Amino acid sequence: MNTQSPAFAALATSPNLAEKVASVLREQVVGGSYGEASRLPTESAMSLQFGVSRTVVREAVSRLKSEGLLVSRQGSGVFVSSGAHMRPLHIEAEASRSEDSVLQIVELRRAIEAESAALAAQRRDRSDLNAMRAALRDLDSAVSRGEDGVVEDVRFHRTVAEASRNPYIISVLEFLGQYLQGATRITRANESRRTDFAAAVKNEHAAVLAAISDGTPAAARRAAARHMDNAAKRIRLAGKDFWRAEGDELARSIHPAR
Amino acid sequence: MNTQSPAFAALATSPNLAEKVASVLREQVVGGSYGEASRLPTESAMSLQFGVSRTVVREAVSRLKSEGLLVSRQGSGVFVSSGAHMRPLHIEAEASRSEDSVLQIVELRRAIEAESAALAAQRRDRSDLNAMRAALRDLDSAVSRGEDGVVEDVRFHRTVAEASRNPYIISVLEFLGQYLQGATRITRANESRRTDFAAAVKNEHAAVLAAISDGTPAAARRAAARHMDNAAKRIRLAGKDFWRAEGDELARSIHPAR
DNA sequence: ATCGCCAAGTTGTATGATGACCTGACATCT
DNA sequence: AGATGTCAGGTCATCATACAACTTGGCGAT
Repeated sequence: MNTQSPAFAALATSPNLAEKVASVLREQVVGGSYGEASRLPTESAMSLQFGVSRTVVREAVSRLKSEGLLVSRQGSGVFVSSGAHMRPLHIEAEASRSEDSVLQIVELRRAIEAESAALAAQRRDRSDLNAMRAALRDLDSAVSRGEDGVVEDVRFHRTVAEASRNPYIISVLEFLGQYLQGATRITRANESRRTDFAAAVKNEHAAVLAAISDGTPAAARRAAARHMDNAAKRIRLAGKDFWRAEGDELARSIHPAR
Repeated sequence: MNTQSPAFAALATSPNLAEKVASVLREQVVGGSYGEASRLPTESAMSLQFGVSRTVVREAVSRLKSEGLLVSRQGSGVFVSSGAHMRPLHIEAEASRSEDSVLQIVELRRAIEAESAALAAQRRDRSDLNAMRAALRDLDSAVSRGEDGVVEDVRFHRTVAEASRNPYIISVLEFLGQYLQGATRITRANESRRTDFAAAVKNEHAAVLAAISDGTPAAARRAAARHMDNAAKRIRLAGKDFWRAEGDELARSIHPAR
């Protein structure tokens, strides 16, 4: 089902030449066959060397360019990028499908959310606080309208991350959030039935905001960590009858009318 | 929702056509203009729509395929991948070139290292502790041999991460490590001249190991956080006369014999 | 009704051509 | 001699066309 691991697909039985060539080039580049910032053979040369058309070579090079491994300068040639050894972080989409994986991701997220909140308590300004308060207000009214409030919840956490003034924290939290959307939706849906859960979440959010507003990093860190701990508990509780039927659920949500 | 105007903006400014078309398609795909698992227009149709040749469209689609957003089936069409909304995390290589960026990454790493150490204190077994002790012992002897001990240093931190039993923490720390290699090399090189620094690092490592060995998560978290804080200070000190000449320095340190 | 097969449509690959741009060599000027 | 201008060749960027490989749906024979 999972056809999106480029490296694997190529080595085994890839249906297309471009990916094969891209793999070989990737190996050579990260393996250091060409040296940093050195020039690769011309497209025509590689076309001959690999026994494929220039079209295929160009597609392969194009992929490696978008991965940041290569840069091409018109009229000059194709060069190994200065940051060629930097590999992107990739977490399989399957991770969001199993409760264990989700809980492990929450564990990681807890660390970063806590730090983020602590930094936010030191660095926030008035507009940050306004944005956080607005997010929580919108979350409240969304809940009272009977919606799950996932969007507003995410927005609150994002405003906190932005107040940390650390772009890498923002990026990583956003990245991890991708894999928690399912879990967030589930727990928030659960909260619409369990009013005690909803109240707990509201209190936890308020505690985080209060600590950030007060400018007390240690309290903010504790509040955020507790929020994540409780989120993990809620996932465990909500998940009891979710992770089993998740396959069907997901299939229906993808192909609603078939 | 409004994928049109930002799409055009991207089309206007980017350097090459393939990347422009790729950004527009990316926006549309992640923005949900096509719906999950639905088919895109044919390459010829997009070629007309964008006013570029089919070659360019193919290069753009090829990039998005390698990013996992699209899958193409010969004879059938190009489809939105099932995990299309999962975007990889990518930090520009430039990040490892500026002191500010490195310090921000250290800030993020501090949060994760602290959590990692705390979890390790709860979950480590005998072989984990042996690996950590071996790494520190090797680090010692490397230092006494006059080497910088970067490899051993990294190995120690990796053994701690592995003892956390959380694969995502391991991955993310490894990922962030890529951007800190330069800084690590510099600070460790500095320590070969500043014996007080070397002693401090040794003490900090020992404190982390002791807390993990004792099974005291709170102490482990504090020790790891302090280690990272001090690492940031050492980077700032070592960096005073480094980040300026960094271009040459880095080039030499990567290719010592050229 | 089932099976086989074909035709249209689509992606994959190849090829040739043209434009834009860079690089190095050479000629020219100061 | 050194700086500057010019040119030719090489290289990537893009385009257009053609054909091969494959999928899909429908049509007809059984």
